[in-house]
Amino acid sequence: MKITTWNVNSVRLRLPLIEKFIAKMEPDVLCLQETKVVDDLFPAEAFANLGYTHQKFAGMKSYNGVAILSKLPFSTSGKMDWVGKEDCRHVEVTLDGGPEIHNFYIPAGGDVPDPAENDKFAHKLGFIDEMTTWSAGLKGGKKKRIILGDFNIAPSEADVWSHKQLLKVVSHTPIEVDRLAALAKAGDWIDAVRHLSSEDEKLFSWWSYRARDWTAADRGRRLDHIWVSPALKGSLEFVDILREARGWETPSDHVPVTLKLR
DNA sequence: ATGGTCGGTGTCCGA
Repeated sequence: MKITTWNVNSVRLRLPLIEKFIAKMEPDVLCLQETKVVDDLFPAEAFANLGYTHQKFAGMKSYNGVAILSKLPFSTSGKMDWVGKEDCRHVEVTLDGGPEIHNFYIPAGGDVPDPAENDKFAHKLGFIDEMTTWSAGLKGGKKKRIILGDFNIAPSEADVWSHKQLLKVVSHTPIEVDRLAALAKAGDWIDAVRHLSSEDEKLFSWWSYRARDWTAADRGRRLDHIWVSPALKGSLEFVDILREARGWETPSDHVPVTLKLR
């Protein structure tokens, strides 16, 4: 089974690129973030025509929005609100006879890495803390689970182009990195992408739009993640971060990250 | 140290 996470930054604008990606990678399950569309206007038919007939999405006007589009059937699905906000940052499905999949869009957190000064940063930390409590409640189970999405945090030095220059930049500050580590620990989550790569290999899934040439200095960060429960550790086969998608015409600033499981 | 660019149904805000 191949499962992909991709922050597409508008599902309607990006539809041709998503089709291009599907033709190339043929994922069984496609998890999108920042769809930026209400459910009534979600391009459900376009995905159904591509074979993704099993769908769960939750969107709002202008901001956020997540979707799970699957070729494999699921009979259980849902969505949860986090930190008391109905802002469409999570959907979940349980594939028939397969894993439970949770698709997250963690808040970006604004510019100032201080929760006392910046409500958006406080929201980000609160969101992760709530995920941590939730994960701790799942612990001990032998269930096959996947959590993935745009976590908006690049945890390790190998996940950023310059550890030193990003220490005070939201996405790589020690406070966020520590919270994310606490989340991983509470749920026994395994970072599948890092597990299948070497610890010090530079891996990026996002490059800012604010650069004349995103390839020039390769100033990327790994913000998009796929984590699995211990029950799936032995099933991890390979991972693909489709860097070339950042160079496609009218790209998202994120590229798709795909995991293959046996 | 600064400012740079996207997308939305927008004339700013969030990323």
